Amino acid sequence: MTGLSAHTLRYYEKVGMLEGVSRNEQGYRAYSEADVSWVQFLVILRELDIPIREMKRYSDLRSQGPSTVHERRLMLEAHQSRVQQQMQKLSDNLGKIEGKIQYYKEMEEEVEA
Amino acid sequence: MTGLSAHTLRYYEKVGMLEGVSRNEQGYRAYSEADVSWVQFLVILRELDIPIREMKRYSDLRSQGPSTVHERRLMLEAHQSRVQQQMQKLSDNLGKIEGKIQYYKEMEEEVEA
DNA sequence: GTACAGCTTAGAGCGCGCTCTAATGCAACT
DNA sequence: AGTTGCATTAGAGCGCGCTCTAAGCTGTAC
Repeated sequence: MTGLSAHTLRYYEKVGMLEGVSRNEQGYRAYSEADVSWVQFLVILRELDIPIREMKRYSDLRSQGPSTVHERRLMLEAHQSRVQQQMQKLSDNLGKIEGKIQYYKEMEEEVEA
Repeated sequence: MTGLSAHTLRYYEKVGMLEGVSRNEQGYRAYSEADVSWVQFLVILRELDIPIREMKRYSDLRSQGPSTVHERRLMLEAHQSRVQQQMQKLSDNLGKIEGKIQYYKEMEEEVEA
C-alpha cells in the first residue's frame, strides 16, 4: 500500500518515525488506516530527499500535538524552497545535456554524410 | 574551479573517470583546461544523480573516440528522460506539500482567532 | 638549517538508507 | 504430527559516494 518493504517499515518504526502501531492477539502489527496515511506522507517526504533525521524531527513535532503546527509548517516551507532550487538546478543541467545531445546528433549526421 | 575537493578529484581518477592528467617535474598533477572542462561536465552528470559507474561507462566510451558518439547520446537521452520524470514526481509531491502548508496556515489562523 | 605548506600514495573509515540474517514462535493445512 | 508460511526481534551487512589518515617527499620562507 505504501510501496515500502516490511523491512523498511520496521526500520522506520525503529528510528521512531512510526509510533503507536497496534498489535493483534498474536503480537503481530495491525496497521490502521491512519498509520497507512502517515506512512504515505513519509514516503512523499522521502521522495523529496528529506533526510530521515528531519522526518524523525517532524514526527516528533507531530506527536507533540497541535501546538507544533507552526514549526511543522516552517519545516515544510524550508524543504519546499530547497526542492524548488534543486528543480531549477536540474532544469539548468538538463539544458546543458540537451546541448550536448544536439551536438552529438550533428556529429552522427556528419559521419553518415 | 570545479567545486570538488582534491580528495574527490583523486577518487574520480582512481575509479577511472579522469585519465591522462599530466604531471610536472615533481610528479604533481597539472590539470589542463580540457581536464577542467571534463570534470565540470562530470559535475553536471553527478548533479543529475547519475551514478558513478554510469559516469565511468560514459568516460570509457569517450576514451574510445568518435565511434561511440551514438551510444553516448543514447545514454544522455536515457538520463534526460529519467530526470524529467523525477522532476515531474518532485513537482507532484511539492503540490501535496503545498496543500499541507495551506492546511497548517488555516489551523494557525483558527488558533489565533 | 629547519619549519611549513602542499603534494604523493594505498587503504581505511564514514554517514546514509536501507536490507538482510538468524533464531524463534504461532497458525493453518495435510 | 509435521510441514509450510509468515510474523517477531536484535543486530549485522551492504552499496554508494565520498572523506580522511598516515607516512613520505619537495619547494619556499625565515
